[in-house]
Amino acid sequence: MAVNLPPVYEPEKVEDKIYQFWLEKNHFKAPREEGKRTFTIVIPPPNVTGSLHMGHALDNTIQDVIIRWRRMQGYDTLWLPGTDHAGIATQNKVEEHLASEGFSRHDLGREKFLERAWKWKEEYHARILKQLYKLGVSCDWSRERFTMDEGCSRAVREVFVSLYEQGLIYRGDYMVNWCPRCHTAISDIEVEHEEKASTLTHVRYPGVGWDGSIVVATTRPETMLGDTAVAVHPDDQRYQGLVGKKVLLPLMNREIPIIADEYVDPSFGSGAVKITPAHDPNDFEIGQRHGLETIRAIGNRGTMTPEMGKYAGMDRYEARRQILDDLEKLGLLEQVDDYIHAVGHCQRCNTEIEPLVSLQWFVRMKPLAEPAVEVVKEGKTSFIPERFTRTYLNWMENIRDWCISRQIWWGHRIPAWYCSCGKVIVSREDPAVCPSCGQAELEQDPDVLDTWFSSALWPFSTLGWPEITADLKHYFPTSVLVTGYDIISFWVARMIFMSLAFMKDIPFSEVSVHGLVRDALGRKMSKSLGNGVDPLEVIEKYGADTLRFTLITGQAPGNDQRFRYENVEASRNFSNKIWNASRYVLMNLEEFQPAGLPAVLNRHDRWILDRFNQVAEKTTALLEQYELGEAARTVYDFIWGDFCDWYIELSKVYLYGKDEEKKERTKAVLYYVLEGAMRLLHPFMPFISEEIWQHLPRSSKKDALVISSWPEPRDNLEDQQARREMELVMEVIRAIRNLRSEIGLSTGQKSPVILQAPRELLTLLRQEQTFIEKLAWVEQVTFLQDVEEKPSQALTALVEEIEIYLPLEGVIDLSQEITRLEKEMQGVEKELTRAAAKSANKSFIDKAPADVVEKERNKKEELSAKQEKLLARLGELRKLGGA
RNA sequence: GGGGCUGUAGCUCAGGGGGAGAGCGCUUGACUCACAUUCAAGAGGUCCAGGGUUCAAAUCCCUGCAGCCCCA
Repeated sequence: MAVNLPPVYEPEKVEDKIYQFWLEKNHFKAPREEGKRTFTIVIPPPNVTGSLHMGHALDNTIQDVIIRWRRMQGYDTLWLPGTDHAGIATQNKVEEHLASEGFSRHDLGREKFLERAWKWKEEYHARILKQLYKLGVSCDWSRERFTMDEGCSRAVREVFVSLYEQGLIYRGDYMVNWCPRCHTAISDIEVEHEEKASTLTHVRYPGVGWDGSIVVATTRPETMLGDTAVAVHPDDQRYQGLVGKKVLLPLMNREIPIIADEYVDPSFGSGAVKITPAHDPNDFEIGQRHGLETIRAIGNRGTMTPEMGKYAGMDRYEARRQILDDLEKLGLLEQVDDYIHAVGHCQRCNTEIEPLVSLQWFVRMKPLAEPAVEVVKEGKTSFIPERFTRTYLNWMENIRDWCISRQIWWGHRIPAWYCSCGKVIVSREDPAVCPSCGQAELEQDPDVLDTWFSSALWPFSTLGWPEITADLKHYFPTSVLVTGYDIISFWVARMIFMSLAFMKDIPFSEVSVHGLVRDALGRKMSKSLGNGVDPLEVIEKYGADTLRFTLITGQAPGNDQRFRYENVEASRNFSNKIWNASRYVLMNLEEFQPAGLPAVLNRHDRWILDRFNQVAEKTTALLEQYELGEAARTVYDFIWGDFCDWYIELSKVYLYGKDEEKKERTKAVLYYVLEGAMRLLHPFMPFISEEIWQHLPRSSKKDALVISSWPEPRDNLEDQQARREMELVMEVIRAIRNLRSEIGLSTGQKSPVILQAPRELLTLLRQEQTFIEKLAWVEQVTFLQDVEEKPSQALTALVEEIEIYLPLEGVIDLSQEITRLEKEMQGVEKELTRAAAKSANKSFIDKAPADVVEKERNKKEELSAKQEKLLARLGELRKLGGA
């Protein structure tokens, strides 16, 4: 094979080509073979709002690593891709876009607006797909879905109607979180609470028909216009006689009752609170209990309602200022204190949300939540890391009804029709006439469903449900869901209860939870901060493999990570290292035909094969535990540390030598290990590994690495003796290098070395002599038996029972060498003291496991031998006239 | 108010009941025929503090301090 690879890896020349190759060969397509063990992942569908961010890159890389690994392991693997219509988010984007052209959605009308939204969807969907291709994800594109495609929409409709029929969906006037900017209700979890410096305003409400007044405290004085009561605690002595009496609501001059309710905290403020059922969730409940009137002071646009007299039409913040002003003038403003309280903000647009009462659709959660709690408690579905189980249960066990209607246009329209006769029709098919009065003029509910309603069905709607398709039967339940901890309650929880309700089964058996990708300073990446890093930019500059490897190694399960270019460069360097190691192997593999491993192998051959075997085993075990970062590091250490730094260097001795048989042997091992390493690397760095694999001589019938088999540990590769012996040889080499650098010898300056050791070890060292010479840059190796005379003018090092001397007549500074050895001696003595004390401790010997005790004894003996040798050496040097 | 996470080398972070790890940065030397996106050597840490469990704690438990997150 003619090898003409550039010395620097150029991912841009490789990645697109390889991806096209995989697509053309259909390697990502799930085969759906009956009887074969399956492994399924459904993608957390990215929003069609914009482009992918670093969090997507991480989430999809993790999934791809798992999927590629399982595919190689021989599972019937399906990774089902798709996108989410992202109701409010997308609608906002489209509206923004329209605004830039000077339109509002109302100018366009519903139908035209939806056309624009679909166009937007097409555009961004295409962009997202391109980005996913760039990342290298191995999804089965033939099964791609969209939350608003025909099938998913049918599933949504089926679920809505079915839940309605079971009485689990209802419509009612309830307190919702209203976003005055998005102009829609949003669910509780779409509200983000933020602590803000605010004020606590104390207002005096004069009594009616009794002397005196009551002071109430509020953080939102503007809502007082909608007050319909003042509440006190029933046991509060201060207000005993007042309950049942009335006060005059200032500014509105409305008489409102004083009521008693347990909810009131007597120690807060004056112990009396104003009750605004229309604008506070707690007040709403009190209002319900006491049959209070609900008066809306603030309307849907965040302005005061027409009924609010002089304040009508004012913005809520402006009204607040005006009201404070007016109260001041009336002398009813008691005091204003600084106060910090949590203010709800819209997750989508960060506008302060307005709690208000309106007519909405809800899902009754209690009956649905109970089985969803059970399956997790029973471990049928488990979270990794385990601690996220608590997050899930905490939410599920304290669940409130889910507000699912949204006052927007982009989404699944609620399948409810209203007839003028008062009949509400909820139906799987669009009704032609009212079943009650026969009238044909029916009005469909204008609202659409919460985006998460369709996402909740994702694991089964994408597989064909409500039809019982072959895919659904074969691939459901899915194996693992990979997602960030930030959407456990939004999404994971809802998929679980929906799946239990409609599939009578869990949607996935494991949830692998990852953290957020933050910026280099640890801040959340956000548009407003402008600190986001575009994954595509990184891919263009460094390649997808590099980005993937950076994200995977930077990740510990469930923990956040920081995105830093230093780490990107480290990964880039690694891919270059891989490239060059492969270049070296390929350059030496001309006319090589793989024919298995030779029967005769050298010690270092057996060592690297043993290492490879260990690494394959460890990597597999780590992947099984979803420890992807650790797994990637294991492969990294093997390729760079063992294969490149040691084996390749050792291989040069034979490869550049004359012995043809040894040459062939070395080639076979180089090939075996590199090919295997590419397989281990493939899930993490699919492009470079495939590219290299394609250059390698073929030893399997498979035409691509992506579908080749995962390395399984093999007993016949295990070789503990080679492991032990090579480690010793490597220690000796390191020790010699160390001594050489002590006196500033460069690698070009060869030096003689004297090795003294017991006979067996001497034999080992003799066998490895040429390798020691090459790797430690020495030229004359003298072997001495124990008894022979030691060199005087020399540096000394000890590796177990091996004494290493670097003879340097005249060069060596005796007193400096003595100081160095004394320092080493101190370290040895310190360790020895500890080891000796431990070995002598009776309770340690009695209670610690035998192998630990044994290990400790060996350590002690080794150290004490070392101490003896150092002592002897020091004695000699001192006698020679040192200090 | 409830729940959770984090605190390890100058920086970013792995690890985790029995001899402190990586990458980057730093110091020194080398363009050695795969690679200077490299190679070799080195310096650098009461593993936040205190208490408990244990033969043994950086690791498990409790308390505290500091920072962060989620929920109400």
